[in-house]
Amino acid sequence: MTLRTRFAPSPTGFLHIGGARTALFCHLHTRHYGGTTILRVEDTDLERSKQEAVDAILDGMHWLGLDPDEGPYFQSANREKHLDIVDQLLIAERAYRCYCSKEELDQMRDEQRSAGLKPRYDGRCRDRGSAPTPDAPYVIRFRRPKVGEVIWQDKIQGEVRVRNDELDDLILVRSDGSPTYNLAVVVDDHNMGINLVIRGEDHLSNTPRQIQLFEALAWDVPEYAHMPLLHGEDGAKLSKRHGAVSVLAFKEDGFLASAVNNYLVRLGWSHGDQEIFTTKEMEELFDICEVGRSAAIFNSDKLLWINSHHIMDAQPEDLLEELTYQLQRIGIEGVENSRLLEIIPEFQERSKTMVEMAQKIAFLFIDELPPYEPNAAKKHMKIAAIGPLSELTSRLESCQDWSHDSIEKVFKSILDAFGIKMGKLAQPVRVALTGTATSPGIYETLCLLGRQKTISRLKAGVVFLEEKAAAAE
RNA sequence: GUCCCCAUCGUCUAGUGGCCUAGGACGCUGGCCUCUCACGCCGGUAACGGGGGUUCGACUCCCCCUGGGGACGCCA
Repeated sequence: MTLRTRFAPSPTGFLHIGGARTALFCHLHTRHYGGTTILRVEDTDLERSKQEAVDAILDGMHWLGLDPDEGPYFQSANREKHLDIVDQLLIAERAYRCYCSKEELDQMRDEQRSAGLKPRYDGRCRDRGSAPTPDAPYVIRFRRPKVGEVIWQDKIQGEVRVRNDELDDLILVRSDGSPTYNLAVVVDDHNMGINLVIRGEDHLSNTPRQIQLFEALAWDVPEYAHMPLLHGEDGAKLSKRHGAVSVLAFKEDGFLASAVNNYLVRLGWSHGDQEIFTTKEMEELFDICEVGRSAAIFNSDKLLWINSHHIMDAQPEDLLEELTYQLQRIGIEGVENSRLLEIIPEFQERSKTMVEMAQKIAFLFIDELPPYEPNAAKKHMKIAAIGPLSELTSRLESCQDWSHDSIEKVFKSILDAFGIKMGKLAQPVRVALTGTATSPGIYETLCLLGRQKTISRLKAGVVFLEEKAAAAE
């Protein structure tokens, strides 16, 4: 039997990191077993469903490389099918009309709570024959079995048992005639041939109810895997209040999709001591059955470290898109890919994020002189560097071949001529060229910057030093 | 409150009764490398929540406590 899994978000907001993890685990497990992933938007609550949210979820999944094989399907489109099933249940007396008002139910729950009981519907309309008044509003409830228990072998949680008397008669159809989530899920999972449901542990308590429904309809029950939740830094379930930001915010912040996936997959799952996984490796190795049962706390330091590794390990071509995106965000546009491809390798192991990379390479593209960082200038732009710097400038000007080796020879000749150490030369040069005290190797930096900009910035550096010397007198 | 789940370094985890004086990773930290930064390498820091059992022997099995989390909607 071919594996069919679904990711079923409700369109009430963007795809956050916890939802992304669920989608990822679905995707990975399904890929491992060669199955089919289905995206189904759970929009039975039309009031809270938003098209923008659907788009945001789709965008988030696409960025992470989690596009579904089928869908998106919209649960609201299946309304008639859901309601047909309820008719069947009504006829079979597995469902009944309940005329209780919300106030009545609230009061009932309050009483139960104060009596130390679990609040739940007490079934008072179960055997009510007729409507209190002909036009009384009603909901339709499922007539659950009262005895026995629901047992299933959860792929993560192991055997789970729930006594039927712990449950209550859930609502299938609202008083406005619309199907509820639990009904829609069961009908859709069945109709779509879903045979494995992977979802968050927060759905654990829905599962026995849904299994009861499957059984009442004499349908095959899918398998289940309830993932432990991802918690925020405060240890509580991720929510908008607990820093559950859109996954696309990670793109903004310069994270690579593969790194985000890699980070997420290690929360609850491991493969020996391996920390860094390519997407392909994850798809080959991951198995939902190996996921642990305890919740994990989101830790941005680890994500940053993983991101830096994915940047280092990437082919430069694979960084083009994200780098161009980040450059454009800081106002640098129109840089040729071929030029970027020369630059990227020098910055891969120096950038933890693509934002950082864009910032670090920005000095190469500005036409004006780079502003000197005060600390860098103070520490390295010493008056004593005037001689070496100006001599270097003129020797570079007459240097025929702007290559790493030729540039190195020129530098070495200056070192010999002045009897100074590399640090005394390279650092002032670095500040003059980049405005900062850090950059790739100095020869590489000159190569990337090019002859023209190098010479003019060095000259400006000499002027800067001369002015400084003049002011000191 | 009721029901359910979880419990190894601050964090992510390995560990499936003896290989554990508990391994790896992030973080923090000492050092090496070095033209800077980074990478890399070497070292350090730090954990089996508590109490009972079971056993020749428990991080590993059972029970209780404690702690954390989740669920209890005409939301999904």
